[in-house]
Amino acid sequence: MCGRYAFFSPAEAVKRTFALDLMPALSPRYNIAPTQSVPALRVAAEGSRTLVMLHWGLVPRWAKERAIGNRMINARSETVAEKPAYRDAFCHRRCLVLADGWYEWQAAPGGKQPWFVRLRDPRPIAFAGLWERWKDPAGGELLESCTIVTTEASESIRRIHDRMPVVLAEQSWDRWMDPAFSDTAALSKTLGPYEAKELQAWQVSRLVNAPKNEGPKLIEAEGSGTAVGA
DNA sequence: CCAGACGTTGTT
DNA sequence: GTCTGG
DNA sequence: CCAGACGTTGTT
DNA sequence: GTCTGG
Repeated sequence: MCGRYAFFSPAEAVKRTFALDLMPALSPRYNIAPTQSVPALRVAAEGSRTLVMLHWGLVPRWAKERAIGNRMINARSETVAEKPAYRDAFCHRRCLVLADGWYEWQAAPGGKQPWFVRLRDPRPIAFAGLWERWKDPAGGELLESCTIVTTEASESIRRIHDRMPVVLAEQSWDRWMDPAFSDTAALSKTLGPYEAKELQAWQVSRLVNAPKNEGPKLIEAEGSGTAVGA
């Protein structure tokens, strides 16, 4: 699945990769956690790609309080078109959640062992996302939030975990953002990097477990001979 | 009809 | 154990 | 996802 | 808002 990730590529590289007109400089992040504000791409009314900051944890329109979003951090691709919490967003509000890689935790003696997963050929990536607009019925506050779509893990990642985020290949970005696209079955394997040759993973420090920790040391390889061509 | 959930993951 | 917050 | 709190009253 | 369960 995807409950924690990193996004640290420089603004220039992100701007170029995603063909953005404007790209604000963002602090490099190595420990992005649910409830935080995360960078995402949307297609504006006139068709241009826009970078926006969205609250991670989709708050449905009918929610009475924003905390509902705390458990809406992921949406299963297999059921996203039908689930009441996501159905409407799936039909009308797609987005790309920008990242460089993500963390998976594996049960291990002495506690959870974190791994970092990214492309073997390192570059910024896009997770398939949905977004929603919510107005707090108590204070009237407006909030735009998002969730990350997940799928079954590819064979080689399954040694760590059985789910992973939907990583979209460049040629799939516009396809996903088009509401006419509804082939959820295709989300698992055919829209992006999925095979072992495209992904790699390695063990990292348990420092990443605490959301308050930050910095490039969180993705440094730790342990001996633990890297897998995931 | 009204009340209550609306989600995913992992573990047992 | 379970929920909330980051 | 993991970490950390989980409660009330009264006083400062 | 909409669906499920009682």
